[in-house]
Amino acid sequence: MDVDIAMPCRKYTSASRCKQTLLFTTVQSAEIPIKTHVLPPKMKVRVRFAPSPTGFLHIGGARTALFNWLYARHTGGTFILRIEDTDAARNSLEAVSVILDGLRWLGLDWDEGPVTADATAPGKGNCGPYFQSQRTANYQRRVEALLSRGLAYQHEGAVKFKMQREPVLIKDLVVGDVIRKLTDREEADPDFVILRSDGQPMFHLVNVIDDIEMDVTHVIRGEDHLSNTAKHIALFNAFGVPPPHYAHIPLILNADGSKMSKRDKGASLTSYAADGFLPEAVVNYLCLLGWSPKDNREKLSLAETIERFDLPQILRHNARFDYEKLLWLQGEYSRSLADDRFYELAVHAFARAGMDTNKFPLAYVKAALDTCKGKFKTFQELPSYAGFYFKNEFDYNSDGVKKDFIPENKSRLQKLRDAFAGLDAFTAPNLETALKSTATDLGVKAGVLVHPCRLAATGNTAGPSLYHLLEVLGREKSLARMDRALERF
RNA sequence: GACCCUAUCGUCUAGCGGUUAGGACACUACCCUUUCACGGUAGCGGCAUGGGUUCGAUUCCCAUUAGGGUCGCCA
Repeated sequence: MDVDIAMPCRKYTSASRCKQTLLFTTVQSAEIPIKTHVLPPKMKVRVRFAPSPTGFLHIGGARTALFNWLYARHTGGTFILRIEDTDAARNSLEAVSVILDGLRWLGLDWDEGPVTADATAPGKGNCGPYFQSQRTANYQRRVEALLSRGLAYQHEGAVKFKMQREPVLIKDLVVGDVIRKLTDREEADPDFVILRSDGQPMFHLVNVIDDIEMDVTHVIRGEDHLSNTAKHIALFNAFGVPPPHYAHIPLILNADGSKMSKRDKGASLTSYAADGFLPEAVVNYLCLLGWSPKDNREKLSLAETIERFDLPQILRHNARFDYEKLLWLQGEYSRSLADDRFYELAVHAFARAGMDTNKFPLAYVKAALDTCKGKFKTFQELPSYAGFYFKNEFDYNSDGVKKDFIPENKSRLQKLRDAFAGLDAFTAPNLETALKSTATDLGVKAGVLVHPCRLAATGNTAGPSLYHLLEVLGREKSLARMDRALERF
């Protein structure tokens, strides 16, 4: 790509699906902003998610990716993934994999970008490479052009960009018009480093150059970049390229309103997969943070969200992460899971907890899992909820022991055991009938027998339907467990 | 310190000058029920504060306060 610095390689298509108004430039006067309106050419939407491989995908970053993806899908545009690995010291294959795996888990497929975590491997798309570490020649050439035009200068071995001192007008699709003045520190020295003394280009520079060369039309990113946008616009001006449209989305905060940093629980996207959340629940929840379909609907399919999603509906204020509401959505999606996927995720959850369900007949595993479906939220809960199906030795819930394994219940449980033992078929309806008639004979309510029996069979005070779980366990195991429990009285 | 953004129930939000301020999560009752969960019914609970503008402000403007962001040879 041998492109003159003042001639960006934008390839506008006539098929535009975005209805943008006006582009903008900088404020020329410190007192009165002068907008220079430039009608943008019709263009197909091109957005990008440009994470830095830190070994961590922040939940906020995941939402930024999601909003970019949704906008691309809504407009029929292109979603680009670009890895901003200019900080060589922190790069690693693993760190890039965390990003790729995270996006794949969420289902956010990219139209252009890396195929693997290897920076030197070919990617897909016509604007590659999509790793900044592989694009250094471009940056070098652009810096030299700035240097030769007097828009940048050498300083202590580094190269600094001559930043304008006048306020910059940022027209933001979410926030509105923002006039960014210099801070007092910037007043003292408004210029900023674009090339380090070791020759490595810096974020502001590479971010802008790649957005130019990848024909990015809309920059949708976290509000933490809003103040930086003045620098980016100045850089676009220096390169003679109209800046893209900007949409700065609000940040995600902790439940207490504090900033969510890497150390905070739930800050890493990876943790949600590890905690047994469904990606569709996480995606749905993330959509609801800072965006609203405005019709009181909460649970939305991805297709519906794509259709309704647009930039103007994005809220301007930060949102706190509400774990409980995520859990609720998780429950909603868990309950409507297709059987095959449910089994697969459940077996995986048991495996993670060190329980090998493959040692049991498939029909038994499925029958066991069927009694659990819709009764728990995250798959991480499953091993403790239903582990009794796959192990014979377990402790009894101590509160349950105090409440149910009491002397007067011993003979009752014994009687129930005998009634169960006399059943022709060990089925849920028969078990229920036997339990209820035993209760009637003893002159007690069904619950008096249910609770000790459940504790005996599962070790827990709550769980799947008692009659159904006994049927799944079968006569032999069920009676053995009741016998074992009778020893505890 | 400077600059920028923001402000409706505890939380996520609807609202875009006149509403009994709506919904969801959470919470509290009650119903359903073998436990739990689900489902159903009801309830609790909000426009940060002070000035304007207006016949009338949750809504528009300003200030205050509070929260967040930025001002790196990090991204």
